[in-house]
Amino acid sequence: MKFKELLPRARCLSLLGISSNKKQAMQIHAQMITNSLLNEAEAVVELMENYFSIKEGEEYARLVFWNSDAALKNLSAWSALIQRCYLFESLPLYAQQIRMGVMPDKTSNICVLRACARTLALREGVQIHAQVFKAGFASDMALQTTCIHFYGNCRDIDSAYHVFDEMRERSCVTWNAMLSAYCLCLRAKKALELFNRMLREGVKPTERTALPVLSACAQLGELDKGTAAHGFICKAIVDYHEDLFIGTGMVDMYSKCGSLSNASKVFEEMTQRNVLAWTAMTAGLAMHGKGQEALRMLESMQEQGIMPNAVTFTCLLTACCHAGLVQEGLHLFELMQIRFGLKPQVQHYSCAVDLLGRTGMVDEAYDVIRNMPIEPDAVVWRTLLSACKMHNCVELATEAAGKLLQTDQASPMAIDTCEDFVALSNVYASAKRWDDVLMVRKEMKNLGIHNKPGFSSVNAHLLD
DNA sequence: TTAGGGTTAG
Repeated sequence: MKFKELLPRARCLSLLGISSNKKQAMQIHAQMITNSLLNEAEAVVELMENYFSIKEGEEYARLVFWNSDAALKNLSAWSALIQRCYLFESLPLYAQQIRMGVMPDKTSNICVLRACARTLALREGVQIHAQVFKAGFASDMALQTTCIHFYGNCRDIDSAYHVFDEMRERSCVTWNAMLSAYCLCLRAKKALELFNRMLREGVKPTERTALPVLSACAQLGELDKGTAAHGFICKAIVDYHEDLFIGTGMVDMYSKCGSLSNASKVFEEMTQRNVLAWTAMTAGLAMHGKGQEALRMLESMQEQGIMPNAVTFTCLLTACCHAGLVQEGLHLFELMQIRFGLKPQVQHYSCAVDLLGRTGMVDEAYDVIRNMPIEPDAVVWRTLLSACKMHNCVELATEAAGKLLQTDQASPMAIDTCEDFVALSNVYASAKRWDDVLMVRKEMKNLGIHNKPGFSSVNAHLLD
């Protein structure tokens, strides 16, 4: 008697649901092939889902999908694949699905939009948004919320708000996504206005509301707002001691609002701390010029078995820069590579250049740049330039400025080009090389770069 | 729970 007759299809499928290891799933897979059970779309999806749920079963899920007939690649099969695929895979798969005449469902649209958000693929995401309209999902709350998240992540705040504004109904998740979008786009005031509107409209904030609110206060640097947010979060949302995210956000907020003591207090009161919490506290110490204290954080982290990451070292190195701890900083630069196996990134090199440059070792700083295994960016050159200005090294300053302007021109997003020209002009002026000053100003004019007018945030504050 | 989260260099 055949296996198929012994074991009805339904029984076979339910068995699939319980196979929890790859070997078992493969045995059932083999039985399904030999007994022609994989000729139904439903079975294909079941088998795929099963493989996806097993450790290291992903590749088999893909094989099942790609080896099945076109007719069996139905909406659920595509959806299962797109939901579980790698980040950069989802967009090509989505396009292929459409080419094969299967319109993606809501979940697939959400997955692909989320992937566009994470990879900052604005152009592609806009096309997905259009597709969402075409497919009739335009007024779906979850999809619209994902659109807000996508536009916010891609820094297109106007489009994010447009989606938010058009929505007929919004959930708490929607409000949180819009708040986060404002924070990411550095619109802290707008974020707090929206938060107030959210409360006025009777929407109950959640743990996820707390983070963008704290982040907005941190951006504004206004301690009274931050303290009020702290009070509100404790009273109306959650006990932040238990929540790693909110605790970390609070440490960050207090540091940026100038209250290191409150930041430390929150940090001490947190019941659990991971590398991000430790790094936020280290960043706070660095910001306040507490170099030695920041270095002690590294010791404490090691005692607690917390592994510092690349960001932690950026903070530690910055702390050394701000506190003038040159030897300690250079030692850290070695330590991160030798003891912690971390490859220095461009921001670490920038710190190394700063450490050497500040003490007048500008040639050594230039050597660091020359020996970098990665391409120096504008910040690295700008750091060298400011060290040269500090120590009156006109020749090297000219060279650094030249490289800086090249880097600026190569980057379409360069927003500091005008300041960089002015910096070079100031170097020449301090050396009384007036011809060169004129040349720089002329070059600016030729390139159509205008000097940005000065802006005082103190005055701006008074105008509010 | 088919939507949303924290740390970073001048």
